This record gives sequence, C-alpha cells and structure tokens, in this order.
Amino acid sequence: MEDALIKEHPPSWRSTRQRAAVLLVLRDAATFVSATELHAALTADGAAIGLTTVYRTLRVLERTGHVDVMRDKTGERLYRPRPADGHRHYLVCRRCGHSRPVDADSVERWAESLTASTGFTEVEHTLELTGVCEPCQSGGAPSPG
Amino acid sequence: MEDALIKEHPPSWRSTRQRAAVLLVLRDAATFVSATELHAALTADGAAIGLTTVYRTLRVLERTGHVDVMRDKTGERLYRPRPADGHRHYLVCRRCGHSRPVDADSVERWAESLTASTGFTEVEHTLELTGVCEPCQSGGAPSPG
DNA sequence: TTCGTTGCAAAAGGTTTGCATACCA
DNA sequence: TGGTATGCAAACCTTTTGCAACGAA
Repeated sequence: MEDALIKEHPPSWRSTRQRAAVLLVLRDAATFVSATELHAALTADGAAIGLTTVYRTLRVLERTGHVDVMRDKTGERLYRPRPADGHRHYLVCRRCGHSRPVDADSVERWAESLTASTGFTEVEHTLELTGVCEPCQSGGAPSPG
Repeated sequence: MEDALIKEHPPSWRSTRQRAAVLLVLRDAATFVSATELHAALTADGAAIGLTTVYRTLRVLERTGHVDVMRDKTGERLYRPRPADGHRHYLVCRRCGHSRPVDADSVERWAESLTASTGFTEVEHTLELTGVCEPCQSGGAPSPG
C-alpha cells in the first residue's frame, strides 16, 4: 500500500517515520481499527507518534481513497485499508471484529437504479453489515482486538 | 404516533408535557433531525424542555422502534419517525435534507442471503442513501433545516 | 405516596485546532 | 532554506451521567 500511496496520490505527501509506521500497521489489519487502537498498537510497537498525527494521517488516507471508513455503534470511526480490487462493503463480526469484503454488486446496481425510480441524482450509499462469523459461533467468543 | 407509543410500547411510559412536545414536533418532521435541532425547534415553539430530556426521550423512542436513526457525516445522530408500514431505509437529499423511504426489499433479501454465502449468522445491516432531490436539481439549493 | 422524569452542571469520549518546533525535500 | 509534518495542550461537540427536585398515577 505504501508504494501506491507515496507514488501516486497525494498532492504533496511527504514520507515520514510516523506515516510509514501507520501504513505498516494498517496494511496488516485484518479488521477495522479505530484511531485510538492504531495509536495504541503503534506505541506498543515502540513507535513514537502522537495521536493527532494518527488522526491526520488517517484523514489523508481517507481522502485519497486508501482506506475505507465505517462507524461502530458508538459513532467511533473505524478504518481499514481498501483492497486493490476496489471492494467497498464489509461484513464485520460483532464478536471478534473480524471483517471480510462481500460482493455487493447487486446492491450497487440497485442503488444506481434509484436515480431512475426516485428522481434523485448523484445517489451515494453507505452499507454496514454485521453478523457473527463461523469461528465465533462454535467456540466461545474470541474477544475483540 | 403518540397514541401508538403511549398505549402499546413502553415498559412504563409516563406521559409528560415534555414528551408530548417532542412527539408533536417529531411527528411532523419530513426530514431527519438531530437532537439539537429538535431541542431548538421546541424552545423556539415556547416549550420549556431540557436538552437532556430530548436525548432521553429519543433514546426511548429508538429502543421501542418508533424512530429510525442515521448518522450524518460528522457522526451526529439524526432521528425520524418510522413509518407505520415499517420501511427502514431512506434516501436523503444532501442539499435540503428531505428524506423519502425507499423500497429496499432486494437489499433485504440480499443481506439475508449472506448468511448462506459467508457463514456469518445473525446478519444485520445499515444502509444510508444520499442524493440530490429533484427540486434541488432545478432551482437553487434550498438550505437545510 | 411512590417512583419514574426532569434539568442543571459536569463528565465523558472522540476528533479537531492553535502554535511553536522538527524535519523532509 | 522553505514549506510540511509533528505534537502537545486546549478547544469542540455531541451524548451521557450524578443528583436533587418535581410531578404523574
């Protein structure tokens, strides 16, 4: 992800130790993570980085389309690197937080069809899916994080 | 809406001047409104009510399924009375805030089918749709609120 | 009279901003 | 060297909570 980001997108993306650290941790995230969690993981890894910088970096990544954002029930923002194939919807386990992209083509098409049926233009959509993943159904409930 | 709420739902819903005022304003809402806006409208109408009470009343209405909730881009919660026919998805105009329920049966079915295709159970979904409504396309942009 | 409800002020929690300093290019 | 990026502290906002007073049933 770093390469794509550093070479392509930003108006002026300056490569710093802090940003590299964020990208590194984010790249391996199998679940949506909050800014706070990300910051905790970074400092636990020994990285010296301010929470403000984490927020600012995530905002850039969001603007450049490198991360997808969703909100949990409390309204907290959660981030996850956007897959290269451009998937944009995820099914998130309510027990362990694990997320997996889902094929939402039918929803995309349906959303587009709304333009014709409602008269609304520039229709955009946000879809958040939660459930309980197979591992969490059988075994106990792995704790989030 | 008042009748339905007062007679059916609550474990113990006590009818008060403040709650009646909230229900009255909310009933006529054609758009999603925030707790703050609701409170402002109420006090503008001359009602004496605390912001805390507005929040608490909305929480009860949310729990009892009398209002639908969505979040705007800033994460603020917006409320709207739930139609009697149980529609639960809305298309909201980004310019003026007007919202209309949409038929999302196909999405509902698709979401249910995820259980089979992903192994996730108890799949729940949140869908937020925005666009620009016809009046806002032609004329200028009516201001929100 | 009882117990849910109200409202103020304060706390909480996440996110943003001001500003001086550090540092990449 | 110039202009970004950083980081601390403080500001912001929405939402929740503590607690004493109020009021519906």
